This record gives sequence, structure tokens and C-alpha cells, in this order.
Amino acid sequence: MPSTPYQQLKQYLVNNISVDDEQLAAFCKKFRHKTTKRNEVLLQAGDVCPYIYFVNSGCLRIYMLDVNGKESTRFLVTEGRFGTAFPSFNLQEPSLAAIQSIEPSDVLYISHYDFNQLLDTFPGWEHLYRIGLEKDYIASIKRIESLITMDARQRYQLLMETNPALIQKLPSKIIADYLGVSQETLSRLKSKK
Amino acid sequence: MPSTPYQQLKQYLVNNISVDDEQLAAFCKKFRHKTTKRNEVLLQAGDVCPYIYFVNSGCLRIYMLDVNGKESTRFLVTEGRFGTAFPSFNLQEPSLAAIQSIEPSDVLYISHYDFNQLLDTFPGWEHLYRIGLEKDYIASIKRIESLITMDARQRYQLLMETNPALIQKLPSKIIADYLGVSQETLSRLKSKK
DNA sequence: GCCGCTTATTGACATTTGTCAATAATTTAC
DNA sequence: GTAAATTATTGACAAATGTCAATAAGCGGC
Repeated sequence: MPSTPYQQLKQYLVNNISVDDEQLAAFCKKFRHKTTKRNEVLLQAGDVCPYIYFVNSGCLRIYMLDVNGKESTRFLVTEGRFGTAFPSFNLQEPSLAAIQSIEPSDVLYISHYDFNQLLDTFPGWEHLYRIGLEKDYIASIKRIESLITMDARQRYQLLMETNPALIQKLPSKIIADYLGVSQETLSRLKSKK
Repeated sequence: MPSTPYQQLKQYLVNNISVDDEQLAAFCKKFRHKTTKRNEVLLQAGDVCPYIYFVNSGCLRIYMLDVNGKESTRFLVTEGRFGTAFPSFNLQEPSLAAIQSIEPSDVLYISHYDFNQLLDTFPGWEHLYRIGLEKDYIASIKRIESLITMDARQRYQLLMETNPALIQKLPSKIIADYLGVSQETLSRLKSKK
């Protein structure tokens, strides 16, 4: 167990950029710490998203809710990763998506203002952010490809291959709307071999 | 008509970062110029993508071809924008997607090596790239949302609202696989009101 | 540990979308 | 300008997926 809630973030930083202890401390100082309950909502749709989160443990879900109450999961943010309602956080405009913690989670968060200040102050921070953006962008491209080229069964199989832990960990209701299929269809895919 | 093929790129740069003429010249020197024919293939699937392109005029299409010969358009890159087979260019691994110029086009291109050299040499370049990544990432998030929450008709209507020029300009066959629907389905959407 | 709520499964059916095929309309290449 | 190739449209049907409903199973909160 890490002695402070900042251990994992520091590890993430040293893995991705060259940074000395002093800078690490300066970065961490901008982050606040929070534990959440199961299904706690961190951002309501319609609000401007003020924070970007780093997940120490647990799982955040970025999701949309349509007028009929149907939910769609845009992204899942697991341990050791950054996540936010990106378009809202980046542009500081009202969010289409909400953020909830699916399970009790332990997170750090930094405000948009402080985040930008780090960008302007430390070139290393911009580099780190850029690397993260590249990875997330590539992940989103792969997701688009799976959505336009594969049927429901193929997408489910792909997820089983690339991220079986997610399927284990999350209720299949959420896996279903992450894949863009109904709960019933996913249930049938799983049973009918 | 611009006097050199670099006019538009320069305009793009000054719009996005503060940069002096000397730097502009240094940036442009890294780009080569090329005109393409209709349907010319710039990258074959399976090859590592060596370049990122800036489109002066015309249109590039990043697309995938499955074993049955079905094509899916991952992205369309129009005038005044950067584009490449991003995962391959970024990771320098074989590309799932191919690149073609749908129509006769006028493009600039820079190698992965030179691009990274600019990143390392000019903080302004990393900033510019980061801003571009943010925009492209947001666009891809919106595309994912449209794919998981909307049916074919809604996606088509969205495209008509957000980018009617694309629908005008491109054959509906390509619009169809960009939307992730068959040509016939799109044709029916258009006729049946 | 139990109650109650949420989630998962299954069936019947409706709807959407895809596939195949034939034909018409366009467009390209020469 | 014309022939050939590509693209678009339409019909008939098949396949995939969604919706609604009923029931079963699982799990969280106390």
C-alpha cells in the first residue's frame, strides 16, 4: 500500500518523463485527493467539467444519458490512468457526458486552471500531456474502427482479447453500452457461444 | 492563389502559435510538396506510414479494407488540415489503414523523423501539435458518441448539420462507409425523406 | 444474514440494417 | 464525344439487433 495517495501519480510521471523530485513535488501539490462511494456522481451532464482525474484505485465512467433514459458509456477510466469529460474539460463548455465512480474509488484531481498553469510553466508537463493525448487518441481511433467495421459479436470478442479484466470487473450492463449494444444482445452473445 | 505551396501551412501556423518568420521558414523547409492524382494511393495498408500530410487542396481519405473487400473510411482530411494514418505514424508500426487522395490534391508532407526533430527543437511545435491533437481527439470522441448513441439516420442528419460541404463534395459511397452504413441504406435514408 | 433492489437471462416480436441482384444514372478515361 | 467503368437507386429478402415483458439470479446495504 502506498504511504501517500501520490505514490502512483509519481510513478506515472517518472515512467513518462524525466523529472526531478522537486518538480514531482510541485506537480503533486496541484492535485487534491478524494475517495468516492459506489455510483457517486462526480460531474453532472450540463455542467462544465472543472477537473481532470487520476485514478489510484477503482473505476470512473464517462457516460451519456439520452432523453429516454438510455445510457451510453463513452469511456472507462481504470487504475493508474487519467480521465475526464474531455471535450468539456478542454473547452470549458457544458458537458454532454456525466462522470460517476462505478465502484468505491480513490482519485486525485486537478483543476483546469492549475492544469494549464503546469502546461505553461513546465515544458515537461506539456510533453507528458502530449504523450497521453497520443495514446488516448489512438485508443479512440481503434474504438471507431471497431464500431464501423465490426458487428456486436466481433466487438465483444475484441474486448475479451484486449481487456478481459474489464469484462470481469464491470457489470455486463455497462460493458454492453460501452460496446454500443443492448444488454439483452450482449447476454445472448455470451450464452449462444 | 498562393504564390508558394507553403502559404496555407504558414497561415495555419501563425493562426495557432506565435512564431516569427525565421521559424516559419525553418518549419516549412522540412515539408516536401506533392500533387496527387484522383484515387492515388499514398500509403498501402501493411506499410509503416512515414509521413504526416498537410492538405493544401483536395481531400485525403484514411480507410480500411477488410478481407471481403469492404471498405470503411476512418477519416477524411480536407483542405487546410493535417492528417495521417495516425497509429502507424505515431508508433511507426504497420498500418491497418491505407491513405488515398480521393480527388486530385495538392499536399505537403513531413517525415516522422523530421516531425520529431521539430518537436524536440521547438517548444512551439510541440504546443502546436498538442493543440491539434486535442482538436482531433475531441472530434473522435464526438464520432464515437454518434456511433454508440445514434442510428444511421441520425448520424446522417448530424453530418448534414455539421459538415454539409463533405456530403456535397464526396460520392455517397464514401459518406456511407464513413458513417458506418451500407451504400444502399444511405441511399434509402436520402430518398425516404 | 436477510430483504429489496438492481442486474441478467430468455422469449416473442418489431425494426433496422445488410446483402444480393437488376437496372439506371453518372462519371471517367481516352 | 463515346465507350466502359463506376456509382446510385430500388426491390426482395435475410440477418442482426432492439424492445418489451416476464422471470431468475445476484448483490448491496443495513
